[in-house]
Amino acid sequence: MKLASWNINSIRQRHTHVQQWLTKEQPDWLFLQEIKCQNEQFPAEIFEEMGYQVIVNGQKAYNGVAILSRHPYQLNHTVLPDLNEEDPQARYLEIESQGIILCNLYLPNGNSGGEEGFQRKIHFINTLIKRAEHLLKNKQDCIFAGDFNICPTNQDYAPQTLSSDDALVKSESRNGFYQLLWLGLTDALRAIYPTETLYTFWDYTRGAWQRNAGLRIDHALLSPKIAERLQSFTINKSERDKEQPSDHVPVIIEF
DNA sequence: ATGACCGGAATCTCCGGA
Repeated sequence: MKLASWNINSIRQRHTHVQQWLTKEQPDWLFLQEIKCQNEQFPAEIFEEMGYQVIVNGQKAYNGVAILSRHPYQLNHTVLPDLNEEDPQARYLEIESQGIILCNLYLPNGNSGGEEGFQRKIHFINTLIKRAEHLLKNKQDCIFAGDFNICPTNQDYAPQTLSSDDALVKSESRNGFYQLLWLGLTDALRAIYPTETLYTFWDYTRGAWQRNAGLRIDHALLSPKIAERLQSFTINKSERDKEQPSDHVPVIIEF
């Protein structure tokens, strides 16, 4: 099986990139984040014509997640269960397909909105930990993948790209990521590449791509049985070199 | 010391992104 995740930074700007990439890679599932449109604005037809079912959880202007699936599925959640927010943003999409619970994530960045904005990120992570705990307790095969907006260690961001109090590297954010690992989930990239410096995002500004001033913030966390079956982790860096790219590139796991 | 580069929405400039 092949599962990919890609923060696309507007599906309307980059549906052709996705179409061409799908033709080449043919994943079983593609998780998209930051689609930046409402459900009815998502160009579903072009992907349906390619044999994908399209599940969209969008909102106006910002955020928004979607899953493209080659297989039948059951929709589980469009809001992270127990996330007690009055007006939850479109940052979560959970389905079951081929016997696996597939959770597509777009965590809050946490740098805007002051302390309140940061606490919303921490609340999201804590609620995610509870969801993972629940699924693992029930012995469910599951995958949590997407844009976590967390650099787990200092190796996961290029020197001088972020300050030590940035929400992507703050210990509260990282501790949440570590707690997911301590529950028994496997960081798929580190299972394959324990020590290499690898990034999945390069800022549009400051020549970040040319200087390789990147971040590793797009992750895939696997439940134990899936982790045992893990065969590869691929970062499609070449997408960052294309015309009008997203600032994130696709990441792919095979198992 | 500061801005840079994007997309979206609502204007003739802003906010969020990471």
